[in-house]
Amino acid sequence: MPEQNNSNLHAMKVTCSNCTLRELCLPIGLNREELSQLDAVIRQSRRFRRGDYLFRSGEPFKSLFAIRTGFFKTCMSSQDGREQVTGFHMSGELLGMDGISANVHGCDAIALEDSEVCELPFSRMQCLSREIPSLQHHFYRLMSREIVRDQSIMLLLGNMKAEERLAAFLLNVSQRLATRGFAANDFILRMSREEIGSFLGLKLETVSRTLSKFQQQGWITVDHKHIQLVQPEALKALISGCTHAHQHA
Amino acid sequence: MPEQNNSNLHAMKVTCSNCTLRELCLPIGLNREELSQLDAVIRQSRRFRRGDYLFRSGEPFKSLFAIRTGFFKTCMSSQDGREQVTGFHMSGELLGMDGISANVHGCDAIALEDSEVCELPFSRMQCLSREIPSLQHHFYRLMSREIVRDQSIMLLLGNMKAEERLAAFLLNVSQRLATRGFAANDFILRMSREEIGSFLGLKLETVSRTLSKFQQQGWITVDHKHIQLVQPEALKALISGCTHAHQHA
DNA sequence: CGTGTTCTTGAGGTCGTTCAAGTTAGGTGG
DNA sequence: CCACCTAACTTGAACGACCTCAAGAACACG
Repeated sequence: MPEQNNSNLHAMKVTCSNCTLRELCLPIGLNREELSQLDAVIRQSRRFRRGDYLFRSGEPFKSLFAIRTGFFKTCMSSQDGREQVTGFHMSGELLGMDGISANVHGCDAIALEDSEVCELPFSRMQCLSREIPSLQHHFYRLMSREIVRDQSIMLLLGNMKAEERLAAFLLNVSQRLATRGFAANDFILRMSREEIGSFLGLKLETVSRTLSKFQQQGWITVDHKHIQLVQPEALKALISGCTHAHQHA
Repeated sequence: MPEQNNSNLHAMKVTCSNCTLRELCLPIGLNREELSQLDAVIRQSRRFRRGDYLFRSGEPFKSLFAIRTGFFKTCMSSQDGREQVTGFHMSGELLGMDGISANVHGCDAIALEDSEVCELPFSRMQCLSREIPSLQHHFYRLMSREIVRDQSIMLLLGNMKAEERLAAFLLNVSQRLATRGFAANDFILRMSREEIGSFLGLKLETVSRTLSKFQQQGWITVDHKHIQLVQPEALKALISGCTHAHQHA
């Protein structure tokens, strides 16, 4: 089994200035000069295979990572060893922001499919963001967005029932895929039932049962990891109109 | 009922340079010059009575707020109106960071006791942080810390049982009070059972029952809002040694 | 001293978990 | 190609943790 040498792939010229994810990942309105400054700081994309660690909890924090292509999960584990998936991450998203506070990564980031990632050395980005105000603001916004995201997950974990959690999850995936130009109502889940459960604070059996229930209702079709949203409105109603659903169920 | 005019209090000169919370709230190692720049930007402290809103979800975001004295809760509500307490906040902590992403406050912040707050106009802080690198880094660190905090709450909500949640909560409060020079094992809770429950994803009855259980075990004493941690180690064991506790319970 | 709010405690019900068995998909080697 | 194997998933049944509903107690406030 010879080791593959994809030197032609690694030589591929990847820069921010020609990156298709610019709108997702960078502030709008950077000029040529500023873009080339960025290109100088950002390390060309690295490839990861399914199962590879992008970083591990406890490793020294040096860089943020922007996902160019692929799919990641982040996991935290508590003192006593219990693990929890804290997020699923798609192209254009930034990983590692939790490492800034203690200069140590606070979670594991693991590729759920073959992926490509740009490395943003944090201290150099910090310097650059002093020169480019819109970049500084963009970073604050990204971190703030992460806070908002985490808090809405807290709301989900604290208040919602299993069906509502799953509905919210499916709609969230759907919406993020749509943002990236993929089909909103027909997609392949990249993660296992167990990982979904861990993320949603449920057991894998409950995830499975609930997906089956949705299918029986005719709201979705489930074929292993292939999901189709047949009646996304029904899922939305589950979340926003819980009081209703609760009454007549 | 005449309106009190505490002009002497309001006239009190409150500046970062003479603030006792400097270590909690500001980066270390600022020089005189930099401190006076800060003082120029930060609005003198404002007072809030128990129940007052510091800001409301949906209001335009303009400033971050640093708690000088007092105690706040932050609440989010979902589309359908369900509320959840997303955090309790003590002196030296910064509120409003979730508003940066969308320029709109994403939660309510409500005083749980009479409090005093400094206002940090965000855009001016942004400018200042460009001139003072350690300030910029400090803000990144604070936001990162908030992300870490939120994720550990996600872990709590996703994985832990009622007893473990409550134990973690009590130890967290205790530790933060200790940081501020208060007694770690003898304190008054500022929030109701319902608010604790909302924060921990439990009903108020469960909070009450679990506190009683802890008291029966001799781990704590509960007298309404007055809590004493008699055996904090027992609570710690509950969290870190759950596998153990689980086996012999 | 009465009123309303917060808290405690009990009893019964529900949702999600646990445990267990069975199914399917994908990979490996004969 | 098929038999085999493992991992991931599905489904059922019983249990348990937490919730719901309800009543009573303790306290705060006027």
